[in-house]
Amino acid sequence: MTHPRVRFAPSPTGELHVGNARTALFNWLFARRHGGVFILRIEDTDASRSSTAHEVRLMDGLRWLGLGWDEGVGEGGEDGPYRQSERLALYGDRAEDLIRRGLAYPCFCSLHELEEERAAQREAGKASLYPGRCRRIPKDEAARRRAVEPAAVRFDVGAAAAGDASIGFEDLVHGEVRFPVSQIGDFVILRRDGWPSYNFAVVVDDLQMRVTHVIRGDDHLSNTPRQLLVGRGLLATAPPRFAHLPLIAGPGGAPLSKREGAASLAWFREQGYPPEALMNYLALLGWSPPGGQDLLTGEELIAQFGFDRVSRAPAIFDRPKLDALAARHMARLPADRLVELASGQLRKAGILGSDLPPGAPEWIGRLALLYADRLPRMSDLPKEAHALFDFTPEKSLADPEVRRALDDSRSRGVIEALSRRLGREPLTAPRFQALADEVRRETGAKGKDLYHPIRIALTGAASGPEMVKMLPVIEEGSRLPLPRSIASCGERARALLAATRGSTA
RNA sequence: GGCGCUAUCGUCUAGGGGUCAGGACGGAUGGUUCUCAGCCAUCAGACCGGGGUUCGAAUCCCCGUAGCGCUACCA
Repeated sequence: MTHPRVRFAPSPTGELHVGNARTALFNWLFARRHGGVFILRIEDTDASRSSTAHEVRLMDGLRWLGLGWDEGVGEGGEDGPYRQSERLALYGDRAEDLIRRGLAYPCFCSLHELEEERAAQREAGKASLYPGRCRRIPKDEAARRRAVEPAAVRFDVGAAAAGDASIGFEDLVHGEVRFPVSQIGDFVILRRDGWPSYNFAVVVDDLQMRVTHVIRGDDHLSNTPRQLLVGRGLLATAPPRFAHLPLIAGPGGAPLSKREGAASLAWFREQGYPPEALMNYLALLGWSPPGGQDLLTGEELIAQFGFDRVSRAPAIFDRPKLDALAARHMARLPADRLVELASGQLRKAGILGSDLPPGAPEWIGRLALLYADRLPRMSDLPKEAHALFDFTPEKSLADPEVRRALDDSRSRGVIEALSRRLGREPLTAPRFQALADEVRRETGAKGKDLYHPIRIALTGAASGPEMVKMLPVIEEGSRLPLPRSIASCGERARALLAATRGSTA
């Protein structure tokens, strides 16, 4: 394949949806795989629903996912402008060409009239198609009327089909697909207000931008014959190849609703998911790698991507699977990325302020690393690491397991022995191991009997990361000037013992 | 209504005339580390229904059913 040109062409009418993101991803993968060009075009011909705010968010979302584009809005390129609202003159010119060549005609029918006809046809059990009334108006009369009457422009499907009974094409995913021409009515290419309709603008643009492969959702499969016909009318020498991707559905197979917050990419970003995890998971929705492994980096996806392994059946977006993948990505993230993700979420949780004290980034990195392998998203960090941030004797004592440990004389002995040894000196990993060893010799407790009381006393929880890793992080944190200070291990043990003194045997 | 696309474990999927129908997530069980997680091992779990073609169909064809899409002067 020599330098394919592909495009992602969203409408800026809402957040970047996971379905659209997946379409963008497949375009990007294909372009990168084959050394091609990835174009971003904005289809804002529905002026009432489009907004530049959405456009900006769309582009942010793509960049966050790691999908950079080579040409298009924000990047420029020789085939621009890349916003359809800035290309109106081009569509107008092309439409006039078609009228001149007898492949399109002005239509004066009222919307009301059309509506009624559609209803009647449907009632009669027929396909609802434009009956072609205005097609029969003589050209000169049509031109006269057009000067004084508002008119849309319709495409003359029959003229473009030139006798063909059906339009077929070889889809890269579906194989041969064929539609009867009789099912396609003359559709509007230029609306009354002069703006182009989707099925027209797409073809004009893809042609002018020299797009070689149209990669989009299955919802456009039925539009393809219309666009192929327009392409013929526009005298395109070779139509692009098409690849229609299976749609992404929500739970139960229903369309992924925009109302579900999780349907927008922005939500995953806010939740602190690593973008590489989203990219990985999205790629697996409708495609499978030849090797069968599912944890893949962007580079690996690029190297392995191809339409031969794209499925035709719709895929259901499954959060648990994404989360499993995300946790594995999280565990492999370089330290600086971990710090970046974690800082944002800790700030949101009020644990960090807007500027970090010296040494904090390193500390956050070590903290995040404690939990990275179990977290699909960093927004879970404050909750997961509550042992660090939320320690009070009262809270610990509210846990029956903590109570039990303190009521048990052996466990209490362990905690007291440790407490006596916890002084000013920073508790590093080797020092903790040495102390644990001393406590073991003094109390005779070992293994679970030794570590469990310590864990419970110092973290207030029955489970968590390995203590030899976690306790030094607690200690370091206790010396950092944070908005909510963290109690040191010594303070923890002493406070807990003090709170229960006298109440236990 | 018309036209089109699709149909393998709960989910993502591999396979595509003869396979013990494979893997991953999730579930269950056991092992391991102070705990959880993780890791390792084991187990349960699927070819939408009906016809046809064939020695043989999950695989090819037809019909049905279901889901989804298009059928807009939305994209």
